[in-house]
Amino acid sequence: MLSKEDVFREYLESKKLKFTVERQAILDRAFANPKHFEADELLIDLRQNRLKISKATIYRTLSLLVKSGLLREVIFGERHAHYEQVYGHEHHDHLVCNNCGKIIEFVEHRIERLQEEVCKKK
Amino acid sequence: MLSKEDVFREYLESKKLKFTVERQAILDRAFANPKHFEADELLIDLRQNRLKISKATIYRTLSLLVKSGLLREVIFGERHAHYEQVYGHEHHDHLVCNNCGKIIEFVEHRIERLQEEVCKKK
DNA sequence: ATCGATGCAAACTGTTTGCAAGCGG
DNA sequence: CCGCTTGCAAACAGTTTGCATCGAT
Repeated sequence: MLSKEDVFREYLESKKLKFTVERQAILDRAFANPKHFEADELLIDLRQNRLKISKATIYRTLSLLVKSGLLREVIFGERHAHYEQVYGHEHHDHLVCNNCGKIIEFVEHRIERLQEEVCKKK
Repeated sequence: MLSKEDVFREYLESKKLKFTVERQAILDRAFANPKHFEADELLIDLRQNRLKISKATIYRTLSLLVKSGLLREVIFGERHAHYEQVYGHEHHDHLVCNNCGKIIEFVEHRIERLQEEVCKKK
């Protein structure tokens, strides 16, 4: 199976884009922690690892990671984006607490099956 | 059964707020069209009906309508809010086309049941 | 050497807020 | 009349973009 790096490299190559140290660092940190994250949190995480990458580059790279299929953008009733890993993770749903905003992930195969069914029908 | 106006009036009264002509107009137009809408679309709709209400008032009133339970805020992978009517509408899910962004609403009772089940369990 | 990539700051979009003036109960 | 409400413009947050410079192949 292809590693995350391989997938990203292939995507970049197919678009004639470059695999830079900044892109590598962002890929690494985006997958270093299993939960959801926002662009700002990733920036802080990078700083804590002594990597100074500008916000603009983070946004540009996250967008590439989404296009390559490695990350997904999810929005939880807030106005800014959260990202979550696709690579190595099953499709799932989220439960968002109306009081504290806490997010619980769950996989319910019966719901998955019905979702597929509705999608096909429409 | 209480009308939308009654529900809104009661909510406002309970919070010692006033039922102004602006709030009435926004309530009317928010329910004049059955599909989802954004704040800007509502502004245009109001202008077309010769009602000049500022954006600030629209946002402030939409927030009250959500708190009163008449509208729900939904976000479809975009960074800005869409609103949909709760009053007189069953709980449902949305299918968003990845290509054109078109939104299809559907009610699937088996999914509703499983959603309830998961919510209780967590 | 050529193009794409980066950092910076400015631009942008949707939304919120402070304030002075207006109006509903 | 008192206090909530309004409109305006400025403030905000998250994100995007233009541009000069840098760097990978």
